[in-house]
Amino acid sequence: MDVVSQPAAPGPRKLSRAARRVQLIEATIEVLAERGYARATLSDVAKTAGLSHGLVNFHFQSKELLLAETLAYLSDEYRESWTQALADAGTDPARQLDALLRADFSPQLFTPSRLAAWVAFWGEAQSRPLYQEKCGAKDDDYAERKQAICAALIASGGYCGDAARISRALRLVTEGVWMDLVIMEHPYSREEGLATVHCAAAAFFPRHFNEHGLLA
Amino acid sequence: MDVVSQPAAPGPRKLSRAARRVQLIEATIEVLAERGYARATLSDVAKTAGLSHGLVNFHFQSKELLLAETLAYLSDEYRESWTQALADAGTDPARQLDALLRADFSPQLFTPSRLAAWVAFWGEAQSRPLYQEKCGAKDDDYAERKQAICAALIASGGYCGDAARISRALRLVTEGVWMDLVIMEHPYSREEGLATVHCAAAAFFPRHFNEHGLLA
Amino acid sequence: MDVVSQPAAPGPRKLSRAARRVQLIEATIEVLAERGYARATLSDVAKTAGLSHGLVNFHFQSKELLLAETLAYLSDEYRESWTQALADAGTDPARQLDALLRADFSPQLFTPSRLAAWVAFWGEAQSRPLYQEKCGAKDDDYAERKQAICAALIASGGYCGDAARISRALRLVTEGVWMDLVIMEHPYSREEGLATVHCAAAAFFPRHFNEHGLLA
Amino acid sequence: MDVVSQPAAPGPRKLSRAARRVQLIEATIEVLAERGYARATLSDVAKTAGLSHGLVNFHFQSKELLLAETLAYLSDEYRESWTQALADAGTDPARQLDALLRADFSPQLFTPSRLAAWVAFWGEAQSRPLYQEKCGAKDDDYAERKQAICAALIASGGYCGDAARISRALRLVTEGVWMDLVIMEHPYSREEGLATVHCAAAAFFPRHFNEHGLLA
DNA sequence: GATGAATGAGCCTTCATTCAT
DNA sequence: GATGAATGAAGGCTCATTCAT
Repeated sequence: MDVVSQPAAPGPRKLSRAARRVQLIEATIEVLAERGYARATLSDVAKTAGLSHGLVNFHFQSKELLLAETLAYLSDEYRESWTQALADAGTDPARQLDALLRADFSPQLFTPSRLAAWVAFWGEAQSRPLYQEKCGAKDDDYAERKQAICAALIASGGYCGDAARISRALRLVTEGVWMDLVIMEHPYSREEGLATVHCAAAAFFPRHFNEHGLLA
Repeated sequence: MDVVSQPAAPGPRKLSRAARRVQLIEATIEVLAERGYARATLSDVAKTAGLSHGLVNFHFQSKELLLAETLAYLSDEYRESWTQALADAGTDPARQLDALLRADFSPQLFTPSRLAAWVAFWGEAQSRPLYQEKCGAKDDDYAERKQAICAALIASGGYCGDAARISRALRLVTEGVWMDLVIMEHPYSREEGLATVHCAAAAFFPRHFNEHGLLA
Repeated sequence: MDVVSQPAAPGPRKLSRAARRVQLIEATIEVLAERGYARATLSDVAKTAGLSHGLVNFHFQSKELLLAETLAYLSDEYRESWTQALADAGTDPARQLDALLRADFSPQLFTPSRLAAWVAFWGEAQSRPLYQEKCGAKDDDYAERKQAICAALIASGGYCGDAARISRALRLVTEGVWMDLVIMEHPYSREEGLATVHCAAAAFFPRHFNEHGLLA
Repeated sequence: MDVVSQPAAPGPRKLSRAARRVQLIEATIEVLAERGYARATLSDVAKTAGLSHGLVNFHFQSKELLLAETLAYLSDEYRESWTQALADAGTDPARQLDALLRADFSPQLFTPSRLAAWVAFWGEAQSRPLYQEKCGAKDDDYAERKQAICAALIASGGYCGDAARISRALRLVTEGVWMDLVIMEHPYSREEGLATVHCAAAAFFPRHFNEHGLLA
């Protein structure tokens, strides 16, 4: 993907079908970030990808489809990220929660373009059922998993509180940080964003987190 | 305003300049909610308002301006809401914070159309400096005021923690609830949303809040 | 007419029908000069006249009619000018010709706005039969009269040449000067324009004209 | 160009960029002649060219630009015409002047559509600085060159008179003939127009011209 | 596969005209 | 008479989509 993420480079004359699609999707993410959803055009995408105008409709049947697959791409990427983070986190609920929280700020996902693209899709999702599936609370699996981890932490850690609400609140803080960083004129840093999330985690689970992260 | 907010009713043949503008702005909010930012057209607005589409450009100079003024209208309305809520809340920081949190769920603001319109603007704000002013963390005054209240509560309540981060986290939970309710296929209720916010407040300020709200 | 030619002054509450019409026509001339035919709007006319938008269609039934009457107004004014000049010129053909030539540069007609309005109508006349009558060689009477005077001068002055062509050439030089002064970025002066016309007259009738005008 | 100047013929499915532009410009000239500047629309141009109206904005970015390039096209064509005529005329000033005068009536330039298009632009030039450059006395080079030739003829031919004024008068007679033929209801012929110009030339330079043209 | 010219639907905008006050 | 809000037709422009090369 490193290769295809260099948008202006025309790339080899013939690229595999899959690689071309990724190249166009990455370009779409850039365009969504730069121009917003409403003003993104296929010409922009083609220009950003360094490809011809007609090629977009060749690989994707329509603009609608290109955007849907771009969202699916982001969604898959996101799922892979937290799935992998969980897999690496062992069985301790606190570690698992920390892994989830940190995954949302991992360098691969947490790029200006990707954040902006997510926010662009959120803005449109309300009136497009097709997007809601992928956007709505990002995805149900994630929400369920996060809630289960919170429930385990509550049970094992001697906390009280509603796991669903706590889990939701933590998710919303993270999503809100993403949006802040995209929308604000003078945004705070990624680190401050992560600290804000940990600050919330520390409030819910003070014996396991402080604002710097997981306690040893 | 109740009268003019009935979109389909053409109303009297001639209305005062201000009333027509409000009528058109309310129609714009409806359209943004129904169709999203990218697909909202002036014809939609005119049809929703029960007026001719030429009138939109008569009262506002362009679509761009209509949208900008719609956002300003929402922004003013929001500011008035929390300003008034604070004014009614007395001097106790906990009461003030509760007033702010509840104001975000007040019946006047917390309507499906308004929430959806806000989310639509958030999605576009990233690429439109004009919108950022009004959207970015909704407005700086609000953020500062909320932070000051949190700081006062921390100081007077014997809490420790970073007022800026706590204040921000509470704001993001509220904004996130708004977005959830707009985007989700099967959203939770307004009450559950408010409970989620109070749940977060209770985590930060357990001696003053529980998930049902302010402690007596 | 001095009064009504102050466009921005709203004027008395009620003006005679005729005076209002003249006021609007004068405003139309201004607008044609400033914006050109293609971009002249009734709003411009109303604003320039300091009157309300709807009044224009009250006094004239349509834009088309307003423009037609504006051209008629200019045309009548022009005819009056040369008719009067001829009446004052006596019976000598050379004096009569000089009077005609000078009439085209008389202060009342030769104003930037009027020249520009004429040129604007010329540009449109080709595709509007309605205008051709008034525009085409300004008017046939004039052309015939001028030609007759040239013929008389040729006969009495011992010249040879085709009176129709000479007369036409003199008319075209004058019209051309008008257009030059309207179109050129750095136009020459009215005096230079008149001298050019006299220069042409001197070429055709060297014993009666030089470039300063009629010889004593 | 002969092929593309048949407006109604769609021609080959794909044409070179330059050829399509010329085709559209030729169509624009037709439309200006038929409908006048104020009523010329892009749809008219597209229909006349037998192409879709979207194509106009594809090759030219806007109507404004299409018109500007049409004027530039006419202007270049005109310049080429007189430049070539001069190049073929040798070094004799009288021959050169005759070449210039005749070039304005050459079959390629002197078509009803082209004359009408020129007059349409003249009418609008006053309020459009962009057009003035190309329209104002058609172009400065031409005016200077014509004046120099007149000056040479005066000096070598034993005439007296102001070269600038004589040159200008000759130019204005020609331009005026063009306008007469466009505007008049019952216009005279091309030959009569040329004779009028020669009549003027004969008046200024009687030993070199008569109304039939250059003396042997 | 790839290109870019060509198409046409849809939208924003302007503006002449109407009409209630 | 006078005003200015309201209407709706018409035109310029954008852009997703198609298709010949």
